[in-house]
Amino acid sequence: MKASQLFFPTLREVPSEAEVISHQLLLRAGFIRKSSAGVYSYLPLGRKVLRKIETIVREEMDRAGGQEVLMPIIQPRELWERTGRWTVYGDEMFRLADRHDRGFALGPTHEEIITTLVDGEVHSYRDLPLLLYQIQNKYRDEIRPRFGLMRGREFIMKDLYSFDEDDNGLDISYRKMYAAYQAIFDRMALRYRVVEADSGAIGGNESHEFMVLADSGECTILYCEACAYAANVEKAVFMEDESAGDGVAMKPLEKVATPGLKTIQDLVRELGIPEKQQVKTLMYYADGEVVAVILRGDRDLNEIKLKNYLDCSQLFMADEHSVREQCGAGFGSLGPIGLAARIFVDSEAARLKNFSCGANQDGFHYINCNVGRDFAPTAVGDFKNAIEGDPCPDCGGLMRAVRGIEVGHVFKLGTKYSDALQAAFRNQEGEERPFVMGCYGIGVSRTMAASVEQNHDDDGIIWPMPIAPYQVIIIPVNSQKDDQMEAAAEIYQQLSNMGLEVILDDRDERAGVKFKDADLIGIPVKITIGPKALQENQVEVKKRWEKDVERVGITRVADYVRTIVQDGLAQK
RNA sequence: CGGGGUGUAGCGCAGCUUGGUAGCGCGUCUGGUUUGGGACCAGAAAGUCGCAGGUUCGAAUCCUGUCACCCCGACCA
Repeated sequence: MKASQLFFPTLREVPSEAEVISHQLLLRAGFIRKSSAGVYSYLPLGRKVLRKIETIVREEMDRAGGQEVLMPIIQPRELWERTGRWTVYGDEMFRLADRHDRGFALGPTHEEIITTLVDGEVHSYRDLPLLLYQIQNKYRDEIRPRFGLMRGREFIMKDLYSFDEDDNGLDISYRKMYAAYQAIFDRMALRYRVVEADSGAIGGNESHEFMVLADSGECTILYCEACAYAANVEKAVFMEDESAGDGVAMKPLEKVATPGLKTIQDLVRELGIPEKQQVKTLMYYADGEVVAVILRGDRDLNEIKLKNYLDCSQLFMADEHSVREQCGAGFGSLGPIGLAARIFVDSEAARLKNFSCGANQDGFHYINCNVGRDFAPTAVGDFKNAIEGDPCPDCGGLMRAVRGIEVGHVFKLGTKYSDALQAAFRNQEGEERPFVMGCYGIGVSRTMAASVEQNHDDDGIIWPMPIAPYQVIIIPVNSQKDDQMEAAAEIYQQLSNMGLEVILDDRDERAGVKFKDADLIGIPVKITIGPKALQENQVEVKKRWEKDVERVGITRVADYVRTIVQDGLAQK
């Protein structure tokens, strides 16, 4: 491709709307342009990268036994009502009506469609397992689209669905997909980590996320330094000290005046009570009911864990006004004693002896409070976030926290959708059984952004060879010198004949402009053709990820560059 | 949705407090000189100042409404 013909509008300055590096660079390098919030056009270079990612995904899905299909984006309301998700999915679903006022959704995911499709055509265990996938736009009306391609409202996703006879079959399909995902992200040279995950709105039990490690990631991951444990903070647990508080004598409950003291830190400072000897009381609305959650003073609530425990669909913090109505005191003076609401106590807080808490009266706290003696919890469970430094639940080793971008997610769905949609087959005994399903997603467009987050420097993007839009760029330093242009054209022809993807920067620009653009768009190998080296029948070869420039004889440069490209494609 | 912020030429911004002929840098176009890390000189084009009302002799500037976009929180590939 000649650069003079290639549509890649680069920007010298950073568009003010872009905050994270991948967004800035993809805009500046001319890979994407925004249409509206969270909705983008992909320009030629961006499209090429997407295709490369899609190709790797396809190859691995096919290798794992998947078959590609393409399902509708426009999906009928009726189907979503049968699984209850027309309401459950809420405002996040784009909805529309046709001229007859029939309801439709723009597909945010495809469980309903695929389950119905398979149910219609597959009736026997002999046809299982069946693994179907597609690569297609998904639509989610995110509350807040942000970070360019990282959280869009329209994005490209690969979604595969597995249909098996039983749990055993699902385990096999799940393991296949898990391995295929590792192969995919390995091939794209991403630094990632697989973590245990909460399954969220999609449903099901076992679930893992594939997290690309990057500071700009929206997820927090906890992993053990000593063993293989790693989990999304939403799901992460730690080894608690089961014997904490054992043998400590309970002291008499005492109410103390604490005028103006509202926070945990206030009590630490003014009364010298350590954080870990206090509890915090949080009031939440769970599907309309007010509930109280008790945590140790140094812990934060994990809303996902609470939501799962309560099995509710809506969970949000109560406002101060209704808290006051319920408890007789405002934030900062709440406590479990005398509360009418159901009280859920975190396991760690439940083991505390003689802790302090609010007295449900402004300006007063209790000290020497004890669970059981002073109030009866509705239930004790794990409702807290694990944090860096907590002991690993598997081995007790130290856990670390890092940020990650979720690029893949695998779920065991079980029979959630096949039950709801009555999708079933006949087993060997002639009995009707619901399909046992799994679903497996990869954010294709997000993966492109994640790769940039991990692979860039001050000058621009550094594409890994397997997903680079072009592998080589040839820069004649002076486009008006015939000898340079002829040498460039010759090398271009040789490399193209070898099947490499090459840009020839034939533009009548100064060398500096060409170098800057080449670095910005991140082409892995750069061949510079300048007067000095050319006199000695040499050209310069530079790898985007290295500092040094090599001189190579003009007759062997094509073979030399081919080796670099092949090495880049081969390495994991 | 709550909180914060921004809308002025393709991009980045100034002007707004204190109303009076719309500016700067980059980019674009023309001509010339240049040609190894975003060149120089000369000239040119390009903006209903997000939109709609209002106040005023006069509004980018003041007031009201509205839309869009960005950032921080709850969601997820």
